[in-house]
Amino acid sequence: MTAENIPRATAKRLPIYYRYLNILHDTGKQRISSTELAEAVQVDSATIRRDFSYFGALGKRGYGYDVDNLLAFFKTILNQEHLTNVALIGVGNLGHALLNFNFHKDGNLRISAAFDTDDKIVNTIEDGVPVYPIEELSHQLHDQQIKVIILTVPSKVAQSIADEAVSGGVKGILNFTPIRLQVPENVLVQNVDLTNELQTLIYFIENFGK
Amino acid sequence: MTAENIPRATAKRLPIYYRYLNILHDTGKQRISSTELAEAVQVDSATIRRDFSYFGALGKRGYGYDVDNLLAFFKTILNQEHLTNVALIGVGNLGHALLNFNFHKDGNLRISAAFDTDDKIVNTIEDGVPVYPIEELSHQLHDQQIKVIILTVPSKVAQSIADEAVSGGVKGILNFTPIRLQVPENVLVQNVDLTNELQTLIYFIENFGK
DNA sequence: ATTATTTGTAAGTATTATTTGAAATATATT
DNA sequence: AATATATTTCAAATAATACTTACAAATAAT
Repeated sequence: MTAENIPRATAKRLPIYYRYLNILHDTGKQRISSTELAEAVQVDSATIRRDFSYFGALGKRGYGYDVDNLLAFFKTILNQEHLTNVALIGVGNLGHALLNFNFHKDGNLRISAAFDTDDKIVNTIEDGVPVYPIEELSHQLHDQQIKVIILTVPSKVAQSIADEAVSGGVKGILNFTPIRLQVPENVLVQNVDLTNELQTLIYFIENFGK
Repeated sequence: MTAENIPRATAKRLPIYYRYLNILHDTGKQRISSTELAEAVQVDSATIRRDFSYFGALGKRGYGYDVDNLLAFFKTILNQEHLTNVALIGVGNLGHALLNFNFHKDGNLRISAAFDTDDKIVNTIEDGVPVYPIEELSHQLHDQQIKVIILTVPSKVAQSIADEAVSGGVKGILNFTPIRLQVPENVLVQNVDLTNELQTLIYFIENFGK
């Protein structure tokens, strides 16, 4: 059912919808129209209807969408009924910040293991997460069945650590390093390149701002 | 010259090219072909040539692109000859990590001011950056001519602080909160939504991974 | 002079977004 | 109750955007 053939662009919007539906649910709202939703999540209402309709007819004409129904549906689609464990590799400044980041709040995610080379933190608990020595990476990922990692290591070692993670069975990498990682084609990399984001922003402001 | 009509998708790739050109320059490489570049930045070589050609004929047939020429060109395009100051609002965990983040390394960017409500850090220097009380936000942004902010505040106050920043003359916001900010149409928001990225990654792994 | 390389761009394909209107439902009116 | 009007989804058609393929033209290397 969770179609193979929904557009990439749609898939990327699903978590946004999901989050806002949770908020609606919490405020006790029963129903929502695509127009209302559009304003909140800033996606055109027609795009929303198109997106939803890839999964069948979820709404009622003249009524809108039932919040709880929709929420339950997305919960399944986005695998939110069960907890997904991810690992964080590289407990530096950014790594620490992410350990504290409350992924669990509106996604059923949690960082269940961290890895680093620093003897001062290896084999301790940092922000509630056990830190393993990097040597155990591949082995631990395999044991703990972790399929997704957050990569916050120095650029120089990014590729070699990614390689090791992949050999440990990882299928997805949230990559905070500026390196464009080379991975097998069944592994997905999502780049979060902060310098890049800022430069793009500035470029658009300089060239398209009036 | 810096065309109005280049595709959005192209503009987003410019910083990626720029960064890699810097690396090439540092290693002393004189020339580069689109094919070689393609492998490094993981963008199809034809796409690269197409992207470059929006800015004129930057390469030489049978030769490739001169690294230094190209670098100088992109430096202008991306406004990297002069330093761009940005402000960071919300010096929590993530905020601190970003203050330490070396934007300056491969972008000519720096965080020159930070804002927070916490009396313990207000009017001190954190990680080399002065922290101002949030009350001075609009006024300081205006005085320091800061056009871009990084927003790392709690969700509840995100919109109101964004409003204030906009009234202080801000034109671009790198938004780390999950809130979809409402801003005037001449203001650009770039969302960095970490929960979102992770959920999307997991969605793709679950549904498209073999 | 010949061959190999490499750009630049046109044409074709694919993906994504927008517009439009019919069908279904809800709400208001008589 | 019955009818009319407004709302809203869903799907099809269209438009816009982005990517890929292919190759002629230019240059470099031999």
